[in-house]
Amino acid sequence: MGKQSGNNVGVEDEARLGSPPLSVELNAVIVSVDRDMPQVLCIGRDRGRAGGALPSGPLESTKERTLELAVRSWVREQAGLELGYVEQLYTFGDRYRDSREREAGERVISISYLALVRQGRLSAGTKAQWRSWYTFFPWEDLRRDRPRVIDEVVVPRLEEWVASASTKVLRQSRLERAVINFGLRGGQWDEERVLERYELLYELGVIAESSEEVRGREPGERFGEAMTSDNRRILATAIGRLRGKLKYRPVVFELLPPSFTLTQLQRLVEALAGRRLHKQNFRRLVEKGGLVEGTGSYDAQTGGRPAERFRFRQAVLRERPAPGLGLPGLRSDGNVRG
Amino acid sequence: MGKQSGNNVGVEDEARLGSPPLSVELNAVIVSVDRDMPQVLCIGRDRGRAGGALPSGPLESTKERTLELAVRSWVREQAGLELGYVEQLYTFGDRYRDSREREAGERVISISYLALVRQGRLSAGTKAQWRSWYTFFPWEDLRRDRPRVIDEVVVPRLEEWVASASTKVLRQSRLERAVINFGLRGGQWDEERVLERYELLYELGVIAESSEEVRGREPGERFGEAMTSDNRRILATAIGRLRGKLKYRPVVFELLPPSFTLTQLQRLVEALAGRRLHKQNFRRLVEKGGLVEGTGSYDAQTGGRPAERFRFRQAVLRERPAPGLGLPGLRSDGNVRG
DNA sequence: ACTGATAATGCTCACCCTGAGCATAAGAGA
DNA sequence: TCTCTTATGCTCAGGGTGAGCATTATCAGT
Repeated sequence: MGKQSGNNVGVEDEARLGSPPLSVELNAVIVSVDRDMPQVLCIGRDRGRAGGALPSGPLESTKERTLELAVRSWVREQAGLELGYVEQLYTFGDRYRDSREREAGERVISISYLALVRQGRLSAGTKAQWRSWYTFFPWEDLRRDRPRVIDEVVVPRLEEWVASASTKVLRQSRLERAVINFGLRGGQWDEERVLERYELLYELGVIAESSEEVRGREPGERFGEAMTSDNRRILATAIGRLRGKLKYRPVVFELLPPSFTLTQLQRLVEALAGRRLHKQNFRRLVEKGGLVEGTGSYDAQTGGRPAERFRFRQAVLRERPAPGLGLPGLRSDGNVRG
Repeated sequence: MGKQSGNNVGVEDEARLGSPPLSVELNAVIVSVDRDMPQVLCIGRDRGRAGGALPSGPLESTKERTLELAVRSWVREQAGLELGYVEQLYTFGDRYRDSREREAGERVISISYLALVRQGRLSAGTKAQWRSWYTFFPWEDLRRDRPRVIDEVVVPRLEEWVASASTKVLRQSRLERAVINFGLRGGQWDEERVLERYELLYELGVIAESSEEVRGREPGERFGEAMTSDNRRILATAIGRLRGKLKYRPVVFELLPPSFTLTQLQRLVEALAGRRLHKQNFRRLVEKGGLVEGTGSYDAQTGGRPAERFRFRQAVLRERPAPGLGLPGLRSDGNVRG
């Protein structure tokens, strides 16, 4: 883990060949949950203060047949983790996204993956460690109180930013972004808009793009820790994607043991979504939705009435088109003549 | 359009350098709709019988700042098209997905984009042409009658495949796939599962992976036309993605003129989704959903009562988290104490 | 054993959305 | 005017959702 070179040709060679140096790497946002906190596997490149980096590996074209297998393979080898759910997240290829481009003129393309793992045991000797994703995005955790930074810093700054627009049209569009992303003026908070919020905060100038850039600037605990190059952006993308996915695919179960109580399930979903849910309705949703079935055994360690243990109901995949946590949609109609 | 070389170093050079030859290209599924048919921009590499190929271009690391801008740029230059909506689709990088790997040992990674364009005029001199996407996926168009090939060929083959499973477990899992993807045994037809259906048909041996592979084999009109390398798979991915997106983002409007009748809108959605919708309910959905607003002008060319022209209502973006065509979801609750 | 505290689980109710279909309106053409 | 065709209006039943009250089952003390 932490190996940074992809399949690249040296700068000198490229210069001679005439085509610009290009390097392709794979990286992964590996998510787990521990004690109600969503954890992301990070490698502390500089073990000191400097924030985290996502694990990344070269694209070994000589080995695995598919990119996903390649990801599974190097994560297994380097961290001793057997990934559960894996999906391709996005391919990042903006110019200068990686400091190596400025330094060595080498453009780096990263094909990023999102992966879920149940257990968090890392093989000994790895420099990798689990970190709560809210370390990097404190404003995304609305489970307890609404994080102070939102109302104390972000909202005032947003208002200021909106008001300072030079034209009416610009002001309107800024207001729109503020409303959509941070729920200003009674707007909804859409927990999926992690990346958009991150980008807006960056535009506001309250956070830095990368930890390389932080040097000396006020990073401020309130705005969370920075990450290497554009890794924080990648993480934001992953969080948003996962939060969205929860709603239409039963991916949460990849993070739970085979049997669990409904409260455990709920706490997990809440941890990922960053907000609380109505308990009785959540129960109804997953039970009536056919997502889980009782096992008949009970967990007495609840502090109250014992809770039944449930298991994921595989059969749901065969019954509903998009099982996750409810959704109507574009329904068909048999009425061919309109 | 049709340029196939990405940023690669020659085979000889690579061999010397020791790292395997790798080429990165961008390609795009460019969608438009014409006379109730979703159209995809194709380039007929061999202008003869051999099926289509998606437009692709090299990743010019020297030019545009982002990958998306690069896509817009080469499409503009080479086909004279100004893309509207553009999103990254997926990065395809399986080994041997491209014939160039077998031939020249050069692994090709394709970063694919999905793009929508309103008008279909191509600049003169392009070898590109618009082709209905149902040319390649005839079984995906359920708007009129259910395509015969499904009940006459696919379903029997599926039944056979399920029955011929060697173990009970295998049979069960095959049945599950058949039910989920092709609606066997009264299962639902989920229009988003385009890729899964394509892959299942491939496993059944009724379609070939690429047009290179077709040579001599029975291609069969019923199973549609093949495409170059894995381009048909890329197209399948795009169709599925777009069909899904319709439901939660107002992307359809990218394909319509500024004002349109509700019937035009509905025909368009039906064309993309591959199935018919209930007219009155569709109207209710888009009107009550705040997606459109009347303009007060009317279109008398309907063959019946004139239809009011509507326009897309931008403001909806600010009101609903995921405007598209309806969707509840994971709702919050204020009740912090559960 | 009784008491509170703490959770889990059960159940109700109003409201909205959705699927389906009947009914009416407004043009075109015979 | 009659008929055909498409647009638009409206109703109704059923299910899903948001909210909250009520009951049950354990535990820690007394």
